[in-house]
Amino acid sequence: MQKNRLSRRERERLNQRREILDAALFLFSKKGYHNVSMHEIAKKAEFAVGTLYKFFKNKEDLYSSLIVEQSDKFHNAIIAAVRGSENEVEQLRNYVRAKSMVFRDNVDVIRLYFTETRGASFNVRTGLDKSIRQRYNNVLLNVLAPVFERGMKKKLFNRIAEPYQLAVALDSFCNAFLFLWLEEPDQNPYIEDPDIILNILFQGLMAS
Amino acid sequence: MQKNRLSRRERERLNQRREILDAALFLFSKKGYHNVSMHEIAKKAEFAVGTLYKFFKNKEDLYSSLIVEQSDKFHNAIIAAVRGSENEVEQLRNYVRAKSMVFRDNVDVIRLYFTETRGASFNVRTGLDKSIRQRYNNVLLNVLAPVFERGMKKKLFNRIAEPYQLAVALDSFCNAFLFLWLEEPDQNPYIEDPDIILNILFQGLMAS
DNA sequence: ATATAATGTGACGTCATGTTCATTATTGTT
DNA sequence: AACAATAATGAACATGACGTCACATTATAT
Repeated sequence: MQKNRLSRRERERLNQRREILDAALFLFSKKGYHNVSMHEIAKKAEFAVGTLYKFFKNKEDLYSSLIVEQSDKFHNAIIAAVRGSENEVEQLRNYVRAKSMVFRDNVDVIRLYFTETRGASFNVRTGLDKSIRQRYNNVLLNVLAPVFERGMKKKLFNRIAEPYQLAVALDSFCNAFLFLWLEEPDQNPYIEDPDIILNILFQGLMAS
Repeated sequence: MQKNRLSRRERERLNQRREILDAALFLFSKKGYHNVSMHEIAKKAEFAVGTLYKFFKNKEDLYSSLIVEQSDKFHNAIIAAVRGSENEVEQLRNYVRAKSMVFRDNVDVIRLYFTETRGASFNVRTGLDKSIRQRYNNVLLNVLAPVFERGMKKKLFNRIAEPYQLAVALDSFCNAFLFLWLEEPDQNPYIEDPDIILNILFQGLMAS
């Protein structure tokens, strides 16, 4: 009886795949796609170049796999966090908290991730960026927007904009604040309390 | 008496420089830095490759010049718009309007611009991205934040967050909304009325 | 112990691209 | 018109990267 369905060999291969991806992630996030060669990745992962091609069709395939894998990890963490409460206000807090943690714990990857989702990256043709953006848009549309929607139905929230727009707005300035911290950690502290961000949404600016 | 201090020769050279940059902009914004060769730029600009090197030290210098020039153009347009009114609410509206127009009229460049300011671009070492981000941060810090500051002093605005934070917030969801339009123009209309964006800030979400 | 299959290796072919520089063309001056 | 100075040209070069494949090494089965 084995722990899972995979043979020892298969598990080993999976491990190797992981090690390659780890090495690639380290290098890509530090130097960017075009400034990292397959030889460099091979060396860092302690494999021969040829071996990489046993795992990935080519450089772009390796890169795509990396990005998609990491993105899914982030998205799932955020989705799980929101699901962790029944109360809409608390769900928003969980959202902000989860996002903050993802940023804090994956600084290097986050930089890489944003290269793909913001701005035309190197691979305009491949459509990788489109694909990732679409995946994330689903998170906003199917997870975050419904929170606003339900909150409005329950009369917890005012309908100051459409739920989807609010989802976009909240997400965007989460990113903005976290970016400040990411780029200048000394001047912009890591935000522990999600309400610091949420208050901008919760309280209106205008004096009545 | 000549129109300006420049000789005919100098003006011609400046024109040629512009034509090279225009060609480069067209290609870079469509295909990204690494997928455009100097030969390609030369051909599009109707010059020989060697000529490009009379104007720019190398490919990266050409690219930097392009980005810096365009960024300054955008920043100046936005600064001028804010200065166009005395009233703080109107200044915010002008800010949003100016930003929207910049996006609308420079779709291709904007994509390129965000590649540089968001995420680790190809040239992590060169510091171009840092430099541009810093320039823009100055706009937020010295132009937009003071609007919030003054509005608070005049009791027009509630102090729901620090002026700088509000500047970041407003800017980030301007970007977010404009990006929606930029990526999926059919599903997300171009926002003519700045208040659609500003209302999120002006009215609090929470039902009291 | 031997044979066979599976896996790993890295030198090398091929190709693309940034940059140079000897040559050619253009412009300005006497 | 002749000459000098300046500018433009593009073939050639140097570099470096991707991806292959014939061979070496390791694992498995008999």
